[in-house]
Amino acid sequence: MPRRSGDTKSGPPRPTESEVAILAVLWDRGPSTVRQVYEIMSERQEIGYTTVLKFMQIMTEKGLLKRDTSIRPQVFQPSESQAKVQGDLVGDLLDRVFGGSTESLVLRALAARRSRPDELEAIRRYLDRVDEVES
Amino acid sequence: MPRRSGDTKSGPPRPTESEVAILAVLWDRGPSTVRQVYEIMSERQEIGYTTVLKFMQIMTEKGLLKRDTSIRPQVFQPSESQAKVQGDLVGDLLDRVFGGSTESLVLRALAARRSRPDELEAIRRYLDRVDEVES
DNA sequence: ATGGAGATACGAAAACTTTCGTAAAATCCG
DNA sequence: CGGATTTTACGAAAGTTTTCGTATCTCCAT
Repeated sequence: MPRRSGDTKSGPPRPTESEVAILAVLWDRGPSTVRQVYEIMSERQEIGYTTVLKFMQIMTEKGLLKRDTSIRPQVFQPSESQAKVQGDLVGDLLDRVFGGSTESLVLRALAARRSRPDELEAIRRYLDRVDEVES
Repeated sequence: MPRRSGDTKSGPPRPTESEVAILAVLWDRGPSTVRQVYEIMSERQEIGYTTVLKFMQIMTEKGLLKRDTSIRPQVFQPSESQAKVQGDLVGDLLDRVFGGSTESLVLRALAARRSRPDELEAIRRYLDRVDEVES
């Protein structure tokens, strides 16, 4: 029985690394054709058009993307929200790499890059909101 | 040209998912023999002893682990610190999934799991320290 | 209508990861 | 010592992901 690690819950499977790269483009651009995704991706990495196409076809089969086949170059879009996918992936990292400790993950993230003061401020405000809700 | 994604900088490559699982055991237990790692891992998942052994051999080749061959069951340990590996992995996720925005990663992480008040407090204190350093 | 350009489907090779069987080497113990 | 047990090395199969060639289909410009 083949089994992925984060594969208990229902819904589409966790996207692979390449699949995430495609989702990132769609999150950025909104619904797009294969060619549009290809144009963006080929700026950053050498990749063939049919490779991108194949990925998007596989992702559609897996339920990661939806497509509108009624129009001519077909238009693809993510079937789950960016927030959902980001949450799944960060939750996965949390469990596998940080032993479930949100604190250590957040501290590492803050240490990994220098954040702007306004970002830090936004995080503070979020912490305050969490406190209110929990109290 | 075969190429991993996070493969610009030097040092050992980014560990695969199974390799991370082994690192997690070593982080938890400290330097260990194959059998010790196997005992822990087989509690959580069905896996063969030689499978664990093979992983640890591959990881040693890749530079992810060091081993002491002078003693009899050989003892393995991570060659890089937990903090380093965690930082690399969270930085990788940050770039690939959050467009480099630490803020959105942190907010998603906080939303993904309910944290205890003392964890939130620790994060606040960290934010304060960052502010001091930057001012 | 038709020929060519772009779009789509399909299959399979290549690359990478995971798994373990088998056998050789080392160690232990009676 | 000598057999049993554990450890280590090795190779390869199985599973998964990535890559692209080739063939077919669709559309539109002439």
